[in-house]
Amino acid sequence: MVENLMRIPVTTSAGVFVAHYSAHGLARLEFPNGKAANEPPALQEPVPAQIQRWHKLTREALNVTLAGHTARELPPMDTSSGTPFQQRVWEALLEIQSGKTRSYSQVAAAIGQPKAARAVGAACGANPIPVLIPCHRVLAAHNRLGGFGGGLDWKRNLLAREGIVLEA
DNA sequence: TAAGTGCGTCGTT
DNA sequence: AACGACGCACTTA
Repeated sequence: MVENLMRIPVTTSAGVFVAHYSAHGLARLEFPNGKAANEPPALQEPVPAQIQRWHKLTREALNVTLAGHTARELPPMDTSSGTPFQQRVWEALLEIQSGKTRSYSQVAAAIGQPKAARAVGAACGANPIPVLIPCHRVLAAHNRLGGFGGGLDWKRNLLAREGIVLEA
């Protein structure tokens, strides 16, 4: 299913993300590169109308989420890169509302495998569409931060934007 | 509180 | 067989 991915920048209040689209939808979202400017997506190529529509949804959903609110509509997401288990986890993550959190073990229980907390953590780490698939809302037990592929600073930042404060 | 050890558990490589 | 964005039960400062 790995088709040509089209890369398009998304300007947000948190920097410029880069969205990757496959023929089935948003397939990947990269955090702002930090590196000086932004990635140089080939804007020369004409962007198919369908992808333009998806991208508009991505941009809006991303900005709304980053503002600490729940997006009304998400772009279609192509999660075919994941294993069946990972896809089940990502699906469960979509049910965590903005401003709420769950522990890795709670997510594990939610997919019917209460002992798979650690595997859930690995699946979160493999999440190709952070922010929109809110892996940042998954914490370790006792409201501890846990890990984050994009760096813990991002996790703290995203949680703060949703008004979530972690007790020391 | 904080930090460290050990072990059970489970999906992925 | 080895390795983790885990969790729990411990010790030890």
